[in-house]
Amino acid sequence: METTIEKKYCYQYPHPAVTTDCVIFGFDGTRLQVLLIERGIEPYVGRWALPGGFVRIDETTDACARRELLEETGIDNGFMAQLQAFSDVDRDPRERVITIAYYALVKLQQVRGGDDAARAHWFPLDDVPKLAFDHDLILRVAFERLRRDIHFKPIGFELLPELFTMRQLQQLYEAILGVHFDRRNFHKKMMHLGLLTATDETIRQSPKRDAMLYRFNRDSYNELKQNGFRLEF
Amino acid sequence: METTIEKKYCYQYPHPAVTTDCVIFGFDGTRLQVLLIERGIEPYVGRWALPGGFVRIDETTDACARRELLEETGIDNGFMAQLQAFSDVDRDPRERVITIAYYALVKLQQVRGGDDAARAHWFPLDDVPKLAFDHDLILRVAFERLRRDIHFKPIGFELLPELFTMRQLQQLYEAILGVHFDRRNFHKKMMHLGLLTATDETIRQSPKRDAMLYRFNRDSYNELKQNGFRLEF
DNA sequence: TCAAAAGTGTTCTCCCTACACCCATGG
DNA sequence: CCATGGGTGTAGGGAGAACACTTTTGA
Repeated sequence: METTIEKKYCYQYPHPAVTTDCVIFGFDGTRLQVLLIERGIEPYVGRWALPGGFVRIDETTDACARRELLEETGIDNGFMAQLQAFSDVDRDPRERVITIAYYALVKLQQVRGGDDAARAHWFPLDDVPKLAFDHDLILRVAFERLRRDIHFKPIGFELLPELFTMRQLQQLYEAILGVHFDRRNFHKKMMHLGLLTATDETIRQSPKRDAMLYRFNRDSYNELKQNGFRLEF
Repeated sequence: METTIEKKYCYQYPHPAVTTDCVIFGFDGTRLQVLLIERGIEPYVGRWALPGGFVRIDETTDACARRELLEETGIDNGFMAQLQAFSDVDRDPRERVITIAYYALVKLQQVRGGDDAARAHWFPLDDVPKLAFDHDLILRVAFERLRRDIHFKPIGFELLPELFTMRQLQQLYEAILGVHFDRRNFHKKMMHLGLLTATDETIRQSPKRDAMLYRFNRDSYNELKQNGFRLEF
């Protein structure tokens, strides 16, 4: 039983295995974080890796990636987009495995521990250990993609709570783009886009003056999407 | 022999088949064109489809797509980029097939008839028949991707001959972006980027005045890539 | 009363846009 | 000599970047 594995799915030509791997980003208010899983089985046992798994024969890769996001974070309908396929012949020592990589953006406040929460851990993006397989490469591609996408879609809001301050938003953009903005110009530009609605609520982040709370306005976003807006930085 | 197909590649779990499909764009001076193949076998026999085929067990999807580009056009090292995976469960009636789609840009002058040139045909992008499988969707995604990429990379030059006129370049951009530019502003913007080198050669396109020929300057492109340039339109 | 965070306004510059003029050529 | 295509220059407007002042609050 242990040594004989039944191989009952047969094909005329060799077929690769197909997995999805998911780069899950969060934002703690200062730094971008990524969710990693400590591997419990060979290969790369004990090493950190992206959450992922084999695509079932009757599910799309999108569904597979969403299933993994749900398992690891308890989040059901968050932002998720396909990155690309990674297909190096030797990327998995067990057999030929092609992976379809995704990236997801989650609000850390909504995240609940998943099935194997003990093995899951958030790492700051600039302090990630060496990963299993080719997951270093996948993570790098995901981050570059996020940096590009943020110019076209207001996906930054997927990483913030419902209500947020202008400073939080700015720190998020600075963390993603790796630059520093003038506080006043950033405020002007954001408000000029018309994507934000100021609420009458405030919050005390520092022991100093209270900060206004803003809300993302999905309606005006849908308008903007028609015209195809671009965010210059 | 005919009815019994030997299925000798067996796995513990079901594996999908993996293919690549390639959207090959060309430019005839006026309109964008795409290369399609008339299918010779079921399913969708007689219908037009994107060039594509099964990924061999020992080649990457990139290599597979390049192999197909070479087979169909005789072009060895042209521009090619991965689009994304398409994985709908029923997208192929034979078995579960996941395809990794690519898009390529070729200079029509360099294209030679491929292995099955009789079945290959260039179609103007705005006059493409209904395609086999989900290839309509793949084609649409490829075109949207091309339209986006052209803002960041000077990939337009991959579609033009070595020497080209400013008018040709403008018509290419107009065809891709579906807009009209002012002739003089387009000229200024392009020259301002520093990507073009004016040669001392001219060409007579119309029976009127000769037009200067330009060349794409790869050196200054490499410089620009560092700073991350953006092409506004 | 002072330091630090937060809200808001002004100026300057550059780039994009709209538009006009001149040159060359063939019918 | 005129119609057409091609090369280049100029004025105006709008958006981003640089930058300063005021308000609030706790120590």
